[in-house]
Amino acid sequence: MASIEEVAREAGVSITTVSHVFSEKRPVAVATRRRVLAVADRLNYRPHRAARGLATGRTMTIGLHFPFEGDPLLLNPFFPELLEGLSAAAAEAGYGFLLIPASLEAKFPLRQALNEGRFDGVIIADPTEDSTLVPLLLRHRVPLVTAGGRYLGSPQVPWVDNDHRGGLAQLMAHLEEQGYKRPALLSTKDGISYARDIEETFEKEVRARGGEVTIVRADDQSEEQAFREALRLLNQPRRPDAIVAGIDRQAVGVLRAARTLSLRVPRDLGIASGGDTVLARHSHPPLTTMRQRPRVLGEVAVRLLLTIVERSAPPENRILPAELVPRASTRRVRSPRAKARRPADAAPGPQAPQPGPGPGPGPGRASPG
Amino acid sequence: MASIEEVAREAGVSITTVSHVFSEKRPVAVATRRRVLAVADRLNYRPHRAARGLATGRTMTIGLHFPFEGDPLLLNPFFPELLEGLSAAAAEAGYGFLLIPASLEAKFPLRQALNEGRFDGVIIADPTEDSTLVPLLLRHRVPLVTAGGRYLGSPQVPWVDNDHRGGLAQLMAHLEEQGYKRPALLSTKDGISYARDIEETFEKEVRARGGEVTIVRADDQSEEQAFREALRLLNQPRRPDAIVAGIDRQAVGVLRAARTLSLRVPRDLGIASGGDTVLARHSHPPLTTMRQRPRVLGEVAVRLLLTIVERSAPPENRILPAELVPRASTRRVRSPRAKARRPADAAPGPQAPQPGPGPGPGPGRASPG
DNA sequence: TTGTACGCGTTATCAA
DNA sequence: TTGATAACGCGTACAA
Repeated sequence: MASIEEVAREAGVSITTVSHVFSEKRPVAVATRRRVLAVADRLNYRPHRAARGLATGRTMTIGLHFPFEGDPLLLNPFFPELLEGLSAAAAEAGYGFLLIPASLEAKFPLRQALNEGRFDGVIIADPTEDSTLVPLLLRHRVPLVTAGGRYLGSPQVPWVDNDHRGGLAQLMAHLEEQGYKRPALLSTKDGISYARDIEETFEKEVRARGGEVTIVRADDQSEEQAFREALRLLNQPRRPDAIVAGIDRQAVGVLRAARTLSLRVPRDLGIASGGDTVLARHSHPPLTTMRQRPRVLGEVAVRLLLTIVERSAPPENRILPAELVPRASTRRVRSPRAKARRPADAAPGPQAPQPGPGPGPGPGRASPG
Repeated sequence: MASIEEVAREAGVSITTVSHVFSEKRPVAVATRRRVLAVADRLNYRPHRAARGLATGRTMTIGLHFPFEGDPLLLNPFFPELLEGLSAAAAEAGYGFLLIPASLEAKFPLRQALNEGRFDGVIIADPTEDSTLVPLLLRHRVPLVTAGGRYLGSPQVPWVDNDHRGGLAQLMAHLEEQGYKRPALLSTKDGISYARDIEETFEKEVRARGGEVTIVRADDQSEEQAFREALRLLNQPRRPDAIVAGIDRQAVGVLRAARTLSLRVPRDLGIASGGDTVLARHSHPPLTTMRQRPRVLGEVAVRLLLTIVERSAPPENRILPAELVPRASTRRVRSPRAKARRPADAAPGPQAPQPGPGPGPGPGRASPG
């Protein structure tokens, strides 16, 4: 494994120049830069993590916090993919990870870790409004980015999130197109920004169509709670003809409620949800969802955090485009383009072609705050 | 944050001595050691990760590999807890981690990472027999420990695992006690050591009781496959009166098959499984399981890996005691000790008192290989 | 636009 | 049983 010194020698420059080629902290002549990069590439050079950390005072470690553990973690299955995105981007930049356990009061000596500066920055997934970690980190001036949600307690925490509002707007248009007249929203009581986003958007979209706004909030994201709330909704005199659930696990509960009441999906009841996980793809019928891209989310979050850490860049939020994946659970109008041979709606419909495995379209930008 | 030099000065010794107090690489007089530790504690000193890495040539980073992704990851929900254990133990020792993605062929430049020595060691969860990563790591002489399973392709890979054989033996005794006469085993075709363990133990235990050995293997760990296999089993002329599933998700499928055939659980059919996750606890009725302790598993795996990395210790395997958690799905003989007020079998029975949150009993040892 | 030289905090070698 | 000192690889203040 080559060191900066070998690269400098081979390229006929000083290590300072090599350093600056990589850090971009001062201008380097184009020719010199090219030469250095060529040599570095040939020698397979990459800056040594520990050496960099020692020189800069950084630990080259990012803290990771998922504010849920055990069961709830399973209820929100986009976690593993998010983690892969985070890890890939961190590795790319020469950083490693540590987990900050969900229960801060556990044996993990968080305050000590902070005082020791054991992480250069922290990424928090799906922050809740009552998070105790966020204020603590703010107080210690630890660089911080939330991913998959915004911290509602303070506008100054930079975030990366999916465009849930745009996604739900697409979904509502789709429902209208499919002839659904009285959609209801099944949200949750968790203090997360996602719930606020979809509730506000739902209300706006329904009002825009002159409809009546029906929103119920389950205690948690479980299938059980969703089942109960859905039963209640569907037993009303003027029952909804479509239910939008926040999380696809909830939609599974709604589906069960429909079966219990002998309602046919999608004919008597349309069902859609957010979070395009295995649950949505493998249910019967498969569920229309708003796709989230946890892997991309993770990558973008790490890059944002590192620009703040390494460049002291001003906090800037990122919003990723949403994508509707229509499936059988809401498709009751025959599309002329829907050809026969596709395996029973397991694949996304023609309105949302399956994208390749790549990171997809680049993130857009939103104004801070 | 104090450095080694301050500690040395305060304690009136050289930094060399302080270093050795912490690394334990050479003997230090008891009095000296005590003094150094006292000062270090007072100054809140901890060795600096990057500095250590620079001096030793280590990266202070552990690679983590879960050989499944997306859906299968959700099917095996002990993942998050394992991760927490791994992270906690790594943090304790001053290490961070990076994920090695499940699909090695993806953009992650693994070979390069190995050549650069980007990790000091790797932990692989649930290795399959056809793993391509394990041979690659062995070739590169990267220290390696498998957790939650053994690599069947080579005996020289050290492992940490639950005592599945002991656990299943307990379970079989429990089934006998509950009057089940014809248990069947629902295993999987995955090339994992767990499947081999339970199949061999099941066979042995059934034979010891003079029974007939019935084992079926599902293609994967899904509920669907388990449902199908269970239906087939239960439609046989001499159907089993108990089904032991490898994974509790499979047991959920078996439960559904029982409902489909109007078999009462536990009366007509006993159902038990391995992996005490939320699925087992929340099903109806709750499932008897062999509890695994992913968090402890993770901690032990990291410690084992680090002794190999830091001390070049000989590989030594660790086996964690198994624990049976009897629940309603197999309890058809009234236990005189089972008092009334407990909430419908949601808690473990009296034969397996709920242990505290601590790491539990220390790991036992097994001979290598 | 580029280079020199020092420091970051620790471990390892050698000496006492 | 302990200490002095030279690496480890990089970033950067200062100099040219």
